[in-house]
Amino acid sequence: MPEKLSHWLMKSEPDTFSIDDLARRPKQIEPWNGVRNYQVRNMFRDQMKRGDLSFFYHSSCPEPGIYGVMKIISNAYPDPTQFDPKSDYYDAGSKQEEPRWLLVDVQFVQKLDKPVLLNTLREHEARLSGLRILEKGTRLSVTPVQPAHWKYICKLAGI
DNA sequence: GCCAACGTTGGC
DNA sequence: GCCAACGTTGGC
Repeated sequence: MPEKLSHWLMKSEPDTFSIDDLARRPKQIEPWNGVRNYQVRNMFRDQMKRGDLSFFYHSSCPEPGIYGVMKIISNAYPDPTQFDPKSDYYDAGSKQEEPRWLLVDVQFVQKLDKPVLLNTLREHEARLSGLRILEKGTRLSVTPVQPAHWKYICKLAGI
């Protein structure tokens, strides 16, 4: 029996990496590197699986919100940037034999014709109660999305 | 193991 | 640029 898919929301600052950047990548694939948070690392490791779907959320920008959909196309594996002294994400404390940080590969699925902005999500709080992004102080760059919330947001997005 | 100080995130 | 909220660090 096929394992059930999970749904996610992954944030990125569009100045750093946007949904359009993902769409322009070769094969529209990108390693989601640079995550340096243990909770997210554990979600990558324990919960996220190849085949899962994720919203692409733009944060720290004039109109924060969901701008697209992508697919998780790998299970978690060590993030090579942690071993690269030239990388912003270099972690001198991480050992090759015992990598501290993981990543997954993602692939572009679609860009939304009209983004579902954070404002809009808030307007639908009643139907989206429990959505992590709406909870005060949630700074995790990756959060799970319940199937019912996923469906509802897709409806808001017109997909 | 506690907790103060510091750094980061991210909306506004 | 402000600042609330949270995570991490490090002295004890």
